[in-house]
Amino acid sequence: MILDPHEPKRPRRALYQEVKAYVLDLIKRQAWPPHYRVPSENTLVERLGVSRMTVNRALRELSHEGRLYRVQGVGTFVAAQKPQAAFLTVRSIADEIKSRGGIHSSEVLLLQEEPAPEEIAAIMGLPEGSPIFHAVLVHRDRGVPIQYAERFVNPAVAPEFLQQDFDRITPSEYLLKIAPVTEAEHVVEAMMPDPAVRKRLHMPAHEPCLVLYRTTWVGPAVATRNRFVYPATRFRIGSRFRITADDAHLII
Amino acid sequence: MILDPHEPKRPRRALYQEVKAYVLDLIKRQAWPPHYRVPSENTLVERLGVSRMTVNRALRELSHEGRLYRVQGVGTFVAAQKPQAAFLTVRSIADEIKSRGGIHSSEVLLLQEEPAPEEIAAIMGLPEGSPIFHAVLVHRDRGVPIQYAERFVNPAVAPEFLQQDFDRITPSEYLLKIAPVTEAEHVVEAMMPDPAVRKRLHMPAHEPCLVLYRTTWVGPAVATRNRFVYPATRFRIGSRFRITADDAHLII
DNA sequence: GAATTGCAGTTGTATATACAAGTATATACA
DNA sequence: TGTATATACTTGTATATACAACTGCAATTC
Repeated sequence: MILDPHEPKRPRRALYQEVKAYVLDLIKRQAWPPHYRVPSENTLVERLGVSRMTVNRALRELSHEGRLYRVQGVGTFVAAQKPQAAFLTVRSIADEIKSRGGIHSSEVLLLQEEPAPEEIAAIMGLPEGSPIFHAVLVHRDRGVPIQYAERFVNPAVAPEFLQQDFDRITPSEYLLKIAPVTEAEHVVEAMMPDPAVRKRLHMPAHEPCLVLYRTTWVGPAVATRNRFVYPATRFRIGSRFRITADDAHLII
Repeated sequence: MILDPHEPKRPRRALYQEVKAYVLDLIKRQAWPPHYRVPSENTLVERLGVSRMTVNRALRELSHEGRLYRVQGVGTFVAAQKPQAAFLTVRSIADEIKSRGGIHSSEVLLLQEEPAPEEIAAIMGLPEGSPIFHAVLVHRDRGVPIQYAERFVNPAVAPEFLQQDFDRITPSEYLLKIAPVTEAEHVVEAMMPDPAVRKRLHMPAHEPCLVLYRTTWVGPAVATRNRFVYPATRFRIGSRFRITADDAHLII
């Protein structure tokens, strides 16, 4: 049979998964475009050498997942392209700057392992003073400072954090890539910056800044605790998202 | 068998659907609380008089739907109550204040129909000067001003807006109730308040405030354009939400 | 006491078989 | 021509059977 006959008795991937992958691959490669009529279950049985129930399960699940639609008595068809990301989109500051037509650069002001300060340890549920990664960066657009980012990272989640080259990839981008964040909390406030930050952001006196606190979770564990400071006159924090019937929504 | 033996050959509801309903009912009635160990497939086979594959399909689908979780070799369990709204939750400022233990009151500073200012008309896609509802309120917690809210409402979406009693229900709550918002955009910035707002919010000089702009859509039409001003030292804007595999997410 | 093994019970997957039910087309018939 | 019927093919569901894989615990062994 086509789906590799020499697998162990319980294949690493179940047969119905193989069938799903087979179908998804053809969809992705556009060999089967939207509304294309997928071969019937019996055809796939012959072609792939598995039983009809296995094909049925694969197609049924793909139908539940919105990749196919099925009409009893007629056939199975490739579903139209599903809307891209349903809700908000993660954008790194670098992407954001680029999309606004800017030129992004960043400077690493600090990158080290250190004992967790009391507040951070409490948030992360770690013993006070246990090692934690601490990074501070300034992001610029054409050399003009746009964001001051201070970040504490739980080493359990990103053990190789310190070895990264943050001139090539921002910490946000790296963490997004390696850690499947499952939850996030944001708090925004306005304040007058402390002198150190004010200097880094090249801000005049008496001008307010925006502070965005972000905590992320990977499963039950707190992965990062961040503090982003923006000069108010140069940057706004925006988001736009769709609202569906089931999922309620938004902010204050 | 328990699931009604006298059905026609192809029951209106498939047998596996009946099994799903049977399980869901017990979960809903709390007879099977969260983490309760559901009877094994074989037990349900005896109890319900259907084949194991049918029970298996029912439990498998419920597991996909997040109502159960299954551990191979161990058993099937009732999933913990799923967090209420999957993403952000709409909270009116009133609810927010109450949930923080405060006492909410509000004062209507302005409530009238007026010609749309140029900026608002452009945003809403209306001719300049066409009639629009304009409301300004101050929300207080124990008499202390917390939010200054200025709101423009598209009359096509909420024609009876002016007739509402905004001492009983806030404009946000009213609009949430009558208009099925499908999309929302938020922009946050920090700024020094203008004198009129500063006075209303009882803010000292040289203290920054948070400004949240919110635009909502009902289908293709812009429903409202709002500007909320918060005294920075008294209020933070927060949100927390979950992130799933398919749906990408969030903010900057 | 510690480590290993075996076993019972559970879920996970795969197959063959059967029939029900929906749809489209061809055919027969008036 | 128009209508009814047959039919072939499709998906949908249900069952019995079999074995794989995982877990927890008891029994055994060292």
